[in-house]
Amino acid sequence: MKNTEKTMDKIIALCKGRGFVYPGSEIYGGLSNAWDYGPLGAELKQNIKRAWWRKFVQESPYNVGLDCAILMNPQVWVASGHIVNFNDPLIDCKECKMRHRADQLVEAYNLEHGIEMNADGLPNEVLTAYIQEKKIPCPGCGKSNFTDIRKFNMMFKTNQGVTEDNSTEIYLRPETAQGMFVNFRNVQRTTRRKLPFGIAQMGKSFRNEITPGNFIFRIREFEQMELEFFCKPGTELEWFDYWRSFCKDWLLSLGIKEENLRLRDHEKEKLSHYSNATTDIEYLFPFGWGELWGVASRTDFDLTAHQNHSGQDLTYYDQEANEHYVPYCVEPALGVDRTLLVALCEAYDEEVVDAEKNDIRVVLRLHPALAPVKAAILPLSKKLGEPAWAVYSDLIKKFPCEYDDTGSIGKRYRRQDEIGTPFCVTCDFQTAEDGCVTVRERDSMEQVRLPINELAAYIEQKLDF
RNA sequence: GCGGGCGUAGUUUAGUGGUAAAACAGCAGCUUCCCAAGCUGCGGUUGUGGGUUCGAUUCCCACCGCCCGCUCCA
Repeated sequence: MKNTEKTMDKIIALCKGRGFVYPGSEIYGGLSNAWDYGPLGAELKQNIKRAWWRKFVQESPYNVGLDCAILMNPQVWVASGHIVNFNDPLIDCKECKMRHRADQLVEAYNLEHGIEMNADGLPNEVLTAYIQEKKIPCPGCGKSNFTDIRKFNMMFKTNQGVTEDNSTEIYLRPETAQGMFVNFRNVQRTTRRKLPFGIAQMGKSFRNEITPGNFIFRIREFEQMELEFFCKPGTELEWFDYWRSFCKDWLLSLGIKEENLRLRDHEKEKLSHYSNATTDIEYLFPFGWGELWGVASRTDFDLTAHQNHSGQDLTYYDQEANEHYVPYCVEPALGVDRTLLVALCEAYDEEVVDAEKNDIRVVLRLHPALAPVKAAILPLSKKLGEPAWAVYSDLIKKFPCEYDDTGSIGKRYRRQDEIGTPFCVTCDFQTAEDGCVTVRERDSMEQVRLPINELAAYIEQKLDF
């Protein structure tokens, strides 16, 4: 009996084999951690983004959309703290090969020996000298024999300007959020929004992760769907709860099972410096629980930082209360690629058709709204090509369809099951006489006979959430 | 970046110091016609680049990539 367990290996194999995701730059031997979306993956990704945009922007009474440049004034990253905080001073133990953060080694040592000193942000030379002077031991092996400190800047750098001496070093954004903060005033003024309101954006971000991996779970070039929701100080925890459950409900509506989701609150002590509450919405991947959606209450940290650094007034004038204040912000940040991976992991299913013959049907039980192909048109015989092609030509104007007349009908059903097509439409020899086709539904395997002119509407009504 | 393992058709694997094989998938044709049919045919510069050798896919080196650990993760 074959193992029908859901594993990453199987999901990755399906992605490569059917054209959801390919290894990046494959003909040149690939590029570490780069993946390309194939024809089906591109559709799936667009469907996910469209669903999010509709739910969080177009249908939202609160939120508006934004689409910022990836390249921003470098001062943005100074103000946001990325230039400081994305530079981690890392050292390796030459004896046991463990890697540590130099500042954390020093802090741990000081704590243990009752020495008061702030190691945060110290220059590397000072840290190195201090570690050598105190012979601070490696937590792994107890010896004190480290490499020099190496800085790992998590931001991708590039240059703006064509000549070297004339060019400015700039960064690819490591998150989309800062675009919303620096445009806060523009958006508020032009949309005449009153608090509370949110600004949402999706787009690419880039982070030089030290340890990427798990297929498209952690990649260096990724796409985010972020919302910055601004509200009156003091109301932020209510809105934090509101958006947290709103986000979870959205995932459930995509067909993610409740038992595969959990909310993990960050402990008070471990919260980032800018946050007074953070919850990760985690998903149970085949490789274990992983963060999918970070929901953070960021206080007024970001707007205040930009206000201070730019010298521009980023307060909001509250007409009712007749006062100016910097709004508080709640940020639900979600990765598109991770959501796509969740959709695939959730949908992947192997159904035992005949245990004795070792016959297994692979089915991608994607929500019809997410499925890359909505319907496949399958003539029972190649002789039925003409009427079947007419049906296909009609449907393709409404939603993505495939036409397939290769191989047996059973084989064609299975091909569609594997890519998650919710409906298969067959034309048989009766079609010419009664103008009807048979629609087979992927999950229930039920068949309905329908007049051709009712077909599009029948399928379309099931493509929504 | 470190340690370990790996890299042969789209996939899973076989095999050999003398110029590669099977199954499945794919395509074309015949046949069948509602859930993996069958038959016939087609398709490969053994990850990349060097080295050793008369000759390497097989041995050696470097690089690239993948997997598993470790460090890190706004």
